[in-house]
Amino acid sequence: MNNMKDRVTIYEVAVASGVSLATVSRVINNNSNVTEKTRKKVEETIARLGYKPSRLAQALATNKTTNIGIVIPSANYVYIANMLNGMTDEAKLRGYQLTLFVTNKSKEDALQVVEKVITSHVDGAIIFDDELDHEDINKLASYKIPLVVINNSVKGERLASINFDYEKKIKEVIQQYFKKGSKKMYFLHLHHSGRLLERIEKSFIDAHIKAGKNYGVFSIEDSYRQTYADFMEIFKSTKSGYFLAYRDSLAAAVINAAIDSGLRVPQDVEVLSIIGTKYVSIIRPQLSSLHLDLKEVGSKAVTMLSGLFTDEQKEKNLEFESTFVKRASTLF
Amino acid sequence: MNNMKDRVTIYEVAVASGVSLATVSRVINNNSNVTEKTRKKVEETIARLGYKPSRLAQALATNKTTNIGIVIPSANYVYIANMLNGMTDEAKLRGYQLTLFVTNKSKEDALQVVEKVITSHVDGAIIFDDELDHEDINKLASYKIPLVVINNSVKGERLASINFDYEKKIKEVIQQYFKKGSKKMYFLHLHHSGRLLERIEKSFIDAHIKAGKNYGVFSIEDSYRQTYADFMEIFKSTKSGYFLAYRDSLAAAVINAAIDSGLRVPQDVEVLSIIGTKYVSIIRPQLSSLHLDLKEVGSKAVTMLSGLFTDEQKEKNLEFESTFVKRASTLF
DNA sequence: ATTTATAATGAAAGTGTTTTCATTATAGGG
DNA sequence: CCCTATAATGAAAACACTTTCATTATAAAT
Repeated sequence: MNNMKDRVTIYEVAVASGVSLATVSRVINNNSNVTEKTRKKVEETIARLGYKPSRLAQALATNKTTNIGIVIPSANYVYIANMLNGMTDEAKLRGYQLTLFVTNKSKEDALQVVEKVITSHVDGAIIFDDELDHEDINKLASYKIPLVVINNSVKGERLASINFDYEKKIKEVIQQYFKKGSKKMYFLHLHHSGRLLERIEKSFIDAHIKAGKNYGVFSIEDSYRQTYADFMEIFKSTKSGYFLAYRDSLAAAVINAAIDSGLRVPQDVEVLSIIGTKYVSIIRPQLSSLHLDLKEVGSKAVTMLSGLFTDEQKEKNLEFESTFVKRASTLF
Repeated sequence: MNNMKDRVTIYEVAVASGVSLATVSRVINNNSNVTEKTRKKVEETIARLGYKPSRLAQALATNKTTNIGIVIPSANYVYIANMLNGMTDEAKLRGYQLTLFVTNKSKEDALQVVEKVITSHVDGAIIFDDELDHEDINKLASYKIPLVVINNSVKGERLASINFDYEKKIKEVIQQYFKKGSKKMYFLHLHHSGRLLERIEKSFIDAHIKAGKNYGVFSIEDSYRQTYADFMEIFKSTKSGYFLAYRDSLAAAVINAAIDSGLRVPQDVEVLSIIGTKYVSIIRPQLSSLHLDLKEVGSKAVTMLSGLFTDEQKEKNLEFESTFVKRASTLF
């Protein structure tokens, strides 16, 4: 490899085309105050030298990095991957780079992440992580970092929020079920549960209390394998029920355990997956779920953040509506 | 919100603690050439003022960003999410940030991505994307960007590679099958297929030719829904076969279509998923697959890249061995 | 106490841009 | 053809750090 290029700087371009740094900078940034003739000349030498402006230096000079931070618990959840997908698309469209900050569901890591987001000079951040509480978010906000916060009711300057209507929708689903169904409902509480799940659980319990109905809660681990094992036990005694699971994989664990225990789905055991991903229709019987277009959420989050940059953001708060999709894992 | 902080700079810290910029810089960077007394003093005012060094300015001055670029076709594939997971963990351990570059399986986007990686001043990049060809990778390399390239045989300075042994393993699986099984084998070729898949396909065909066996190839779209629909058609005439699918979701489409067509899995239809993710055991019957620890791949990729930074990288090339895991979707 | 070696500090240049402001060139109007 | 308004250009400061090199302070050795 002998064609190793040392990064060519704006200075070299200026010299090579016999103009000043300022002029080169102007043509890079499409500033109109430059003659067509010199523009051509400069552009030609830019092409010839293979000059590419350093985004680092630009960022330092303009205080804009075109980087946005994405704070998530992990890249490994399918529903988060869906969101990321929407984000990367929209970000590409708008010329932003995405840099990832994962908290690993640990409060300690979350604090580190807050520091890193601050020192990273991102232009803004999207936060979809229950590990960050109001204090953390306010800290970020106090550094004037525009924020889009998902499923966490924080308010403030240059801070937009997106919320899912799962709580409301779960209540509706339950109330509908009370009219037609008769099984006892169980909520699958995660050991390491987040605010959203807790709010959904509260909603679940409220609906039951209000209707004077009996309900159950199982506290499980966020793992298919463990949940499957747990339910193989549970189904030795419990022979029917309507189970609300947070994720596809957990719902699938219940379904598979039920079937492997000789129970019928949905006749004996009904299962609802709250956050449905594409696996709802791959798993058999197909999973009834609350459908929400996560990709759209991701893309919308980037759009809103972009709006915060320019202050042209009108809707500071967006609620995404989920729809109940009945498939084969529930009767109604 | 009245506690809006304007970013405090190293200069203010210097003035406030009565020392020079250089000294403050030294304490930030744990340079030993500073008295315990002044260090304490400076650290105290850093804490008091809430000073955080600007990574941007540091990057410009040191020519190190602590950012590494991740080039992938999309964040939305489960196996890529798995890898990302390993990368984020290892990156956090080593103090790197990950910035995402997605090509969306488009050559045009891939060219853009190459430009962006160059101008982004990442310290290095990990490339797991068939859209980038040798030329693209050499271009990146020519800008002296250390690279870890996954499943793409490129060689060069500061360029390490990771390869999966799928080709070899598929050949073995097929040869084993010839000994015991009797079904005709079909390869599921993706319309928009990448180099890795093509190499696997070649391996599949070679094994058949060598053994003088008959085989089939179906060209499908990379979509569960479409593949399911296609196979509902196919199974009207084809009543048995051994199908090799690239992903879980595609394999599941074949299985579900087979079952919905009244065929038995694995008695009539056998299915092997090449890139197995956690869904192999959720789908029923459970999918036989080639298992590879993608998370480990991700973490190893970061480790190797980090090694390239310091030249202490010995193994420039790493082959990951997959293991055939027989589950319920195949007979052997 | 004096010299010498060494450790701690500071001044200033360097990193690659943008941007303001002053200056020079150009075009239009008389 | 000259004057003026405006457009094009350049010089230099700013962005927030690191790092080299020179200088000063400190400790060890005599």
